[in-house]
Amino acid sequence: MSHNIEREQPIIVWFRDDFRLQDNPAFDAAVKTGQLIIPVFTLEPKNRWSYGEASKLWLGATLRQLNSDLKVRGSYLVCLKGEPNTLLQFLIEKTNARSIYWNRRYDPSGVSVDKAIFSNLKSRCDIKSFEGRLLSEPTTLKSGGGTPYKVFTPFYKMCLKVGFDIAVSSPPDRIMSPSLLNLGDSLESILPQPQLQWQKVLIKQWSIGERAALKKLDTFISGTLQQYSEGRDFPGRGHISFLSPHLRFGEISIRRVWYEIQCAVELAPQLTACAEAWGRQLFWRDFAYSVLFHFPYTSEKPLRGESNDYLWLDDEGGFISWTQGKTGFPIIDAGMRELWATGFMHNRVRMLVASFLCKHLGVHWLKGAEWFWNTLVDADLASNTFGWQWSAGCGADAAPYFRIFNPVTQSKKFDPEGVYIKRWIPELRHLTSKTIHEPGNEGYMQPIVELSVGRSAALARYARSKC
DNA sequence: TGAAATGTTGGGGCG
DNA sequence: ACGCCCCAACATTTC
Repeated sequence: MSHNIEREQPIIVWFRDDFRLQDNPAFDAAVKTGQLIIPVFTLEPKNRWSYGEASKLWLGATLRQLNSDLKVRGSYLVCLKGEPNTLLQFLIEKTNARSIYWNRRYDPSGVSVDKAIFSNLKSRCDIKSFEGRLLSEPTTLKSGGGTPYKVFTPFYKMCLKVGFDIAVSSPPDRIMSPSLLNLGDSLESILPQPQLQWQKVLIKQWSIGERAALKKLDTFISGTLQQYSEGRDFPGRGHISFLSPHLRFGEISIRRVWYEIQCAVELAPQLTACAEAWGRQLFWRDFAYSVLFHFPYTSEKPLRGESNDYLWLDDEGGFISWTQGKTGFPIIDAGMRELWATGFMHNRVRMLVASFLCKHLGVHWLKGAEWFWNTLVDADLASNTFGWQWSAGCGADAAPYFRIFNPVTQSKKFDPEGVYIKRWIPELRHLTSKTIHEPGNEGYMQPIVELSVGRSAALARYARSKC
């Protein structure tokens, strides 16, 4: 029967940071054809921004979950290590596949790999790419002048004006795949289970995978969302979604997130303000992707070229203290310890520690970006690059002045009772909310820099770089 | 999605 | 009762 012959030409669905079976355009499209499906993951060779250490832990866990979600539906995940170009070619030959479906990616290395594969294999098979990662589409969205956006608000407004499809799909009960292929490597061999103590401690704090992500979204929207506008800037309160790692690995679709917000607001109009505030944050992620896609050099160099000659210091000792959460500034140290212990840091505190490293210590933003890259479970090249350049003052939507956060002032403002500080710095738990924000408390390490000295030195370097 | 300097105001202490 | 000073609490300006 011709039907069988068609089914013997399966579709490869290549999963790349979209590790979900629901609201996954490439996977949905493949299912819809009725053909056999070969779900594939490739661990690509190390490059400048391949998965960081903490991300790798999450990656292993989410792939195990995806594989088990596939297995209960009669399928399985083929895991391969190496050059995807070679691996996909090998798979095509072995399986007689005639199609490859994937969701687009937008980072410089991913884009160039995908381009090469497309031109290499397009004559031999049908390659289809889908939009599954963002709310907006960087390849088409341009400002009025036809140039990519560099300022958030007009970008945001245009996104809302253009709009986007919200297709909500649920995964099929059965996924038809070729009988077990015995191709590739075992997941355990390419991404082993956590061995080291810090890995175990870190990963134990998270529920990983698509089901956990959907549940977390539900819990947030039906509970914490109503406190978001008020509470989002207070790291001690936890009035945030904690969805970032799930979004980074595509365990949940951003469009599903958007859809659920709209539903919630329809049912409970009093949530409108909070929903808008949170939705706006989601578009910062889109904006970061747009900037990285249109200015791929920004993962290494400032978006704004005039900052190239800024004089960074080589304060290795200061950098080490910063990474260890031993700067002597409670709010900074609390943030860095949260990061080390959990692979996460509240966004307000990310801004503070980044400003402190780049401004008060004068350390290059790339050093900070690399540290975050290896320690954050939500490390995402677009957001990480964007955030660090924003903090360093050389990125998109930078302030018209040289912004230097005062860690003590900010601490008093956003952690008034010292709840966050006490959570991560047990040594300071006996202090009152009056004194806890200050450096130099008895029994705590001396500050590694005098704020006013670091500040004026940063301003002086800034002034010199401008003339 | 600042901070610090500067300006303004208003209440309380006090002669 | 009044003016004067001090200073905290805001508000505005500048970088």
